[in-house]
Amino acid sequence: MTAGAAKYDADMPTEVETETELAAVLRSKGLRMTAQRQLVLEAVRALGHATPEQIHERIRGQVDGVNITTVYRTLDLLEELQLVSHTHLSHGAPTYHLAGDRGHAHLVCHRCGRITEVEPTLFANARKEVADATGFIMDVGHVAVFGTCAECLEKDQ
Amino acid sequence: MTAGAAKYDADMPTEVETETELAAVLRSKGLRMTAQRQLVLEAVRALGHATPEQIHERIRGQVDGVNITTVYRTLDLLEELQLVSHTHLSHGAPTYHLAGDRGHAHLVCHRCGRITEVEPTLFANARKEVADATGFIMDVGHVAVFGTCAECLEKDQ
DNA sequence: GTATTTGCAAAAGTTTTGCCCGTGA
DNA sequence: TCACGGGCAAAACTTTTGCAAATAC
Repeated sequence: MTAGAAKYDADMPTEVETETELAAVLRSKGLRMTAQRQLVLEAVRALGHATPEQIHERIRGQVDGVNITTVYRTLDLLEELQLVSHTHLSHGAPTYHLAGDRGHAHLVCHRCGRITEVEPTLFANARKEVADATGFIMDVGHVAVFGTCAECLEKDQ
Repeated sequence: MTAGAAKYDADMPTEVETETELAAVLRSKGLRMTAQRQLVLEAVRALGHATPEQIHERIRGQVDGVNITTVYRTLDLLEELQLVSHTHLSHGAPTYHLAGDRGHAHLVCHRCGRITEVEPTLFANARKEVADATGFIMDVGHVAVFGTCAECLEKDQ
C-alpha cells in the first residue's frame, strides 16, 4: 500500500487515491483503518451502485466472515465521512455509490426495472430552474427519475 | 356524500368523480366495491402523498378495525388499476398518491428530510433532452430529486 | 494498553402470506 | 348463493441494537 504518494495531482481521483483518502479521513477523525472498511469501499466502487445485500454478497466472495451488520455500519460511516452516498432506486432498496461520482443520474423504468445512467448535464437546465424557483440545490448524482424506457414503450405499442 | 351527482362536468376531476371511477373500474373487472377500498382511495387523495402507515393511521381515525394488511393489499390493487401510484421518497418508505395527479415533482432534502413539491414544468426541458438522448420518457409525477433545500443551505454557511 | 470495531444473536420494524369467516353482488 | 375480500396471526425480510471478544494504533 503506497500511501502518502498523493503529491499534487489533485485532479485525478483514482482508485489508489480513494484508498489513500479512506485512511486519511479515518485517521483525521481518530478512527481506525480496517480490512472491512477497505472491502466495503472497494465493493461500492466496483459495483457502481449496489444495495447493502449486494455489497455483502460481493465481499463474501472475496473473504470469509464479514457480517452483514458490519456492512450496514460501515456504509453508514462512509456516508457520514462523505465517501459514499445512497439513493433510493426502484423498490425501496437503497443503493450506494461513491460520493465523488457525480457522473450519472438514474433513470428507473417502472416497467422492467432497468436502471439507465445518463449524464447529469441533461439536468443542468432543470437544476438552474429549480434553484431559481425554490433555492433547492439538486444533487444530480442522487436523482432517481421514474418513467418508461424506450424498449418498454416499444413493447407497449 | 352526494355521489351520483356528477352530471356532465367532465373537466373537473373532483372527489366525487374519483369515487365513481373507483366503482366503475372495479365493476369492469368483476371486483367489488367495499368501504375499505373507498376509504383507502379517499385517504390517498386527502393526504396527497403518504406511506401505508400514514394511510392506515388516517383511516383508523375515521372508522374502526381496518387492518394494516388490508391497506397494503388495497394499495397494491389500486395501483394495478392505475388509480394510484407510488414513489420512494427519503428513507425507503413508499409514498402513494393519486395516479392522475401529475401536478408535482418531489424535491427531497437529504439534510432535513423535508419534501418540497414543484411544478413539473421545471423539468420539461430535461424531459425532452432525456427523451432525445435515450428514448426514456420521464414520469414527472414520479420524480424524486435529492439535494439540499434553501434553508439547510443557509444554515450550513 | 485501551478505545474502537467486529461478530453474533436477538430485537425491532415493515411487508407478505395463509386461512377461515364475513359480505357484496 | 358463493366467489371475493377482510381480519387475524404468523412468517419473511430488512435493518438496528446490545454486548463480549478481537484488534488497530
